Amino acid sequence: MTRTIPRPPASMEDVALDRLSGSLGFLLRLAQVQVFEAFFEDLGQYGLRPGEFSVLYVIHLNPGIRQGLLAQRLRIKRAHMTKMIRNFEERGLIARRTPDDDRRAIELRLTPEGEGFVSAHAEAFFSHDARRPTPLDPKEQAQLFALLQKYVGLTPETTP
Amino acid sequence: MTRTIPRPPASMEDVALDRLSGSLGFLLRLAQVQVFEAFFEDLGQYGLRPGEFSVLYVIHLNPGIRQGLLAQRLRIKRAHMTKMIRNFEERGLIARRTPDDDRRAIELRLTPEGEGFVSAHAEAFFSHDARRPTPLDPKEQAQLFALLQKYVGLTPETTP
DNA sequence: AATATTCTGTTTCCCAGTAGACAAATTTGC
DNA sequence: GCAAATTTGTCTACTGGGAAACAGAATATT
Repeated sequence: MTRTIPRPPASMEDVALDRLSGSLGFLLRLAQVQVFEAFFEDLGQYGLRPGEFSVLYVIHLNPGIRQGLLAQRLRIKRAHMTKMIRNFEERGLIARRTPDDDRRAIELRLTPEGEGFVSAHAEAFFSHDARRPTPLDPKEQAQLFALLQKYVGLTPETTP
Repeated sequence: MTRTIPRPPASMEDVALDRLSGSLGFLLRLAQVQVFEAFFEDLGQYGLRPGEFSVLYVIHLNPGIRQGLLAQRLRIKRAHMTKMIRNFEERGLIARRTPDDDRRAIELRLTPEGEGFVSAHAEAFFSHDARRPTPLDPKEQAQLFALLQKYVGLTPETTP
């Protein structure tokens, strides 16, 4: 034997990950960080945040949706949703209304300003992925989408 | 026309997402939350955290690795890594040492206790994915791994 | 009808993680 | 050899997000 003491890795490529690179959670985290960085590099200048836009967009699509249901669907905790919604309200982007038949609930709608925000940024937001060069070719990218959608239970409903 | 005012969605399945379900960032986030929850449901009882274990495991694989390189590889910010490392040190899991040839750097190694921690939890950690039933069949799961690895630039090196 | 249970959103308190400035050590350019 | 630029880790201050306890309203139980 020539050398029993391993030299510490000197560059990122030398760092051994072994079984970690087979951990789904680890891979998802790396991927998300990567996407996140690309997103800000591309759209951060407009003050656009992915979570923020998603919430407004879903309210746009589902006017009158209740806060809790929105949180459930986007997997945001209710406590956190309260803060986001308050912030949107302060910025004049959404309107809250308590329906008469259930005075616990709060129905959400976009104000005209909110609709303006969404329509102003929707195209940039949704075309971001496509604009971004990735190591995957189009076919692989489509596969990745399909697999993730299936994994999270969002397999697009065949219209009944 | 019968009704122009859409009824607000009443259950999660009714919530329209439209183009959002084609957003890579959104899908990755949903998937990560899902994996995270499954992980804690399964291993939270042992006080095991995914990020924490990953750091210790990579130090185990790369004894003497410097803090910054570790942060770079795991995409953790240096400032945050400082806190994690200090915490590990306080718990007696790692030892820090400044090499003579570069007195800025800090080399990290697991203590015997640290090695004990890693070997005690490695099997549970890495077999977690496999134990967990997912909506994907084994073939799809393998595809998902391969695509994610390629996406994040971790395509397993063919030994040269 | 009175009580208990559940549902909905909120509040308070906490922790993980980040940004940015910083000090010390090192490398580079002259 | 020395000043300037870069690297490495740390500090302070801040933000996003979560857990748990809470209050008011609705529903179930009796």
